[in-house]
Formats: sequence, C-alpha cells, structure tokens
Amino acid sequence: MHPIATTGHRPSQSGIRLFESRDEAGPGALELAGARLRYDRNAEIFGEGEEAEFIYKVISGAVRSVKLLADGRRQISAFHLPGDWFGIESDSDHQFSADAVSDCEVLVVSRNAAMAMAEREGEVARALLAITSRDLGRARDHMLLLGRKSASERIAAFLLDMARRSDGALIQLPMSRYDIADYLGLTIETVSRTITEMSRKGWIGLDGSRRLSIRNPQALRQLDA
Amino acid sequence: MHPIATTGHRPSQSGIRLFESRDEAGPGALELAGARLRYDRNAEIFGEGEEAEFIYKVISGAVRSVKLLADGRRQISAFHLPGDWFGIESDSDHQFSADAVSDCEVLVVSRNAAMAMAEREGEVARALLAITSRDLGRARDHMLLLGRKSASERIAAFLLDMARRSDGALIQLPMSRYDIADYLGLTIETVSRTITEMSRKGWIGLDGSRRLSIRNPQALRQLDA
DNA sequence: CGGCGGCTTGATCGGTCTCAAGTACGGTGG
DNA sequence: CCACCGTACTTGAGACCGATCAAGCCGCCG
Repeated sequence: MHPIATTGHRPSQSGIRLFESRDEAGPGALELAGARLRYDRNAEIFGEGEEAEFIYKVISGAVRSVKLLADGRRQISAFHLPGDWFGIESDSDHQFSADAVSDCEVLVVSRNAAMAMAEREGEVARALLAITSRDLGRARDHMLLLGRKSASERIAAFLLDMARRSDGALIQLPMSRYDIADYLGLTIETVSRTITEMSRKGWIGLDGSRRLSIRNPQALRQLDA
Repeated sequence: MHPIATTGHRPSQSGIRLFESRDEAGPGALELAGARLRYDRNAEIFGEGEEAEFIYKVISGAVRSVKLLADGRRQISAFHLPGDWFGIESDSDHQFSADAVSDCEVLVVSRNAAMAMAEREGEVARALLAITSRDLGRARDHMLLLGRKSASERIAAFLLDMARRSDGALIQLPMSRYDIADYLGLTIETVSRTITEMSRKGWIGLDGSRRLSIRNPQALRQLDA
C-alpha cells in the first residue's frame, strides 16, 4: 500500500542533525561492548522473524519499529531517537522489524553478551528491565491514542511529543507524512489536512513540511487531553 | 461515557471458572514471597498514579489494564488471565490502572522484594524481563490492530486470541461487551453487530452473549491476516 | 411480576478514507 | 543558470464505515 522502498545503500547525504544526544538511562557497561553501524534512509536494520541476535541503540538519526500486514498496511509502533534502545525481545526471533527513518548511526550489541552481562550485573539487568517497561508504558499510551482519539488529538499528541523529545522550540521532523500517518493510524491526507489546519489557526508555524514550531502549546495540550 | 462503577465488595458469586491455570514462564521464587488477595468484579486493584508498591499475578478470574481520558473515554490495553503477571512498572508510580473484570484472585508480591530478588538471582531478573518484553510484543500487535484493522478483523483477532488462551473449544468470555469494545477501540454496538453477523454466517456459535465456540476458524483467520 | 443491567437492533450522522488532481521542492543533467 | 523530473506533500469531492441516537429485548434477581 505504501510504496516504501527498502532499498539501502545510497551514499548518505549528511544534512542537518537534530535530536543528537539525550541519553536515556541505560546499561552503561553495554555500550562498551557494542559496535557502530551506519544505515541509509529506509534501510532495514532487522526484519520481523529474523533471529534477534543483537540489541540496538540509536546514536544519530531516527529509527522506526514496524509491523506489517500481508496486504501492505503498516503500523509504526514507535520512533526511536538518539539515546533510545530498541530491538530488545523476549523471544529468540524479532517480532517486528526496524528500519532507518533517516540516514542514521546505531550502536549494536550482541544479545547474548547483553544477557550474560545482565546475569552477572544487577545494574545491567535493572536497566534492561527499565528500558523495556518504559517502552511498554509508552506502548499503552499509544494504544489509548490509536483506540480512542480523533485525528486532531492524535496530531496534537504527536507534535507535543516531538517537541518534548527535541531540544529547542524548532522541531525538525525526520520522518515523512507516510511515517506519521502509519504511526498515528491515519492516512497521509488526514495528517496533511490536520497539520495545515493547525497552522491556519496559528497553533503551529510551518517552514516547509519537515520543520515546524509550536506557537500555541495550550491549544494543543487541550486536545491531548 | 461508560458508567462502570468501581464499586467493589459485593459478595462474590462463585460461578463457572474457565481459564484456570496455564502458567506463563515466571519467576518461581517470587510466588513464594506473595500473598493472595480476592477482588470483586469491577473492583480496582490499583489506580493510575498510585505508587507501584506491588506486582501481581492472576490466580483465577480476569483483570484488565486500563487507561482513561478525562472525558471518560477508556482504552483497555490488555486482559490478564490466570497465570499472567501484571503491574510491573519502570516508574515508581503506576502509569495505568488495573481492575477486576470478574471476581478474581491475585497473587501480590512486594515490588521491592521482587527487585531485590532480581538483583541477587539472574533467574528472576531474566523472568521479569521476559514477561515485560513479551507484554511489549503483545502491545505492538495490539497497536497494529487498533491502528490499521477493520471492525470485523478486530473481532476475529479477539475471538481467536480468546480461543487460544482458553482450553477447549468452548469460550467463556469473562468480560462485557463494554470491555471488548474498549479493548478493540470500537463501540458496544459495533461489537454486538459484528459478533451477531459472524454467528449468522455460521462462523461462530453463540450460547447467550458470554459463551461461544468457533465453528469456522479458517474464515476468522482469513480476517486476522 | 417488576426493574434493571447488559445486549441487540434500527436509522441516521459524520469523521476519516478513498480517489483524483494539482503544487512545491530537491536533485540532475543540459 | 535553467529545464526537467520524481518524490513528497497538499487540496478537493464524494463514498463509506463505524459512531451516535434511539428503541426494544433478554435474563436475572429482587
């Protein structure tokens, strides 16, 4: 349905980089055991059903966790920004796929090494549990959004979240309208219309489609409920 | 919107008990440290914002994890059946509330005790991580359902899941149409209509509103996609 | 028998999707 | 520098699925 090419390996154009470095609480020791990898925009980092050999942390750029239906319908369950861990699974196989929203750099740690380390060091075990249960909490918030909120409420929540996660008043969206739509359970047309309407009302300022600022947070928060 | 009384403490009527005992992989040691508690139907087990003092495991009956919006809109993020753990949080406070779908019995374990035990025993730490990351996987599946599936697809997925989690061909639903609607992001009318329609097509058999059997799993699986 | 909660059924409404153009922008090659 | 192109995005008109509003029914318990 959404013709997102999983082509990879275009030469990475190095552009503006927002979302650079806020670390989430993480197992510091793990990072020493990791390797850095680069992925081009839309490149797949791992696929649903593949063996969960590694766990990952975003260094720069953005990553999306994705579930697909056979007919192409897509749901993005989370966007991962620099400092976020992703790909931690209970199962031996990945239950969803992850790919690069923009050109990005990730830290890759062997799952076995991580688990062995968790076994020995309570600190690492606690950090992994904290990351996972925080993600679960976010997932539950997102379910409320997907199950019960209107289009404008979804967009408001999304924009406020992106504002919170970025630093500074200016938000640079790393993802396309397709990605936003598939994250919020809407169509690109509805996303576009709603954002345009918010801009028309003066609640947000637009500078092109990927760059915006929040002018009236109160109005948005009212919708976020 | 949904006038669900959080009244508790009616004398528990002891009825038929399905979903009795399939344990999920769990930290065996933890259970020794727990106490049993009974809750009446619709009683609150813990509320959003309360301190996360305990973690819980369903012994009998069913429990729902709930998020509420100020105006009363409700999203049930999960149903917990016997053997399932719930209430494990990264934060010090609960980010959602949990209440009894039916009269039920739960095992209650001090969070501090559990965390201390996890610190000492890798086995317990691993089990807690496994439970949480499995829940996260289920949450992501559910997001796909909430974001991208039609009403009949949602109902089909729900019924197949309930069939899988119960033993035997007969499904005894512990929850009301309100609960199902708030779990699937639909209204009770749509839930009712869709179930009636499936019964009319002969895909399922109905015996009252809470008891049903799957007659044509293939038809349902086709919708589950 | 009466009442009430939970469920079903019907009629209509409306928000979002779908289908269809049209526009803006970034990159590429002349 | 500009013409061209493709991709991403916006905008419009109309259709449709599920929500809403409104009865009515069923089963259980008093």
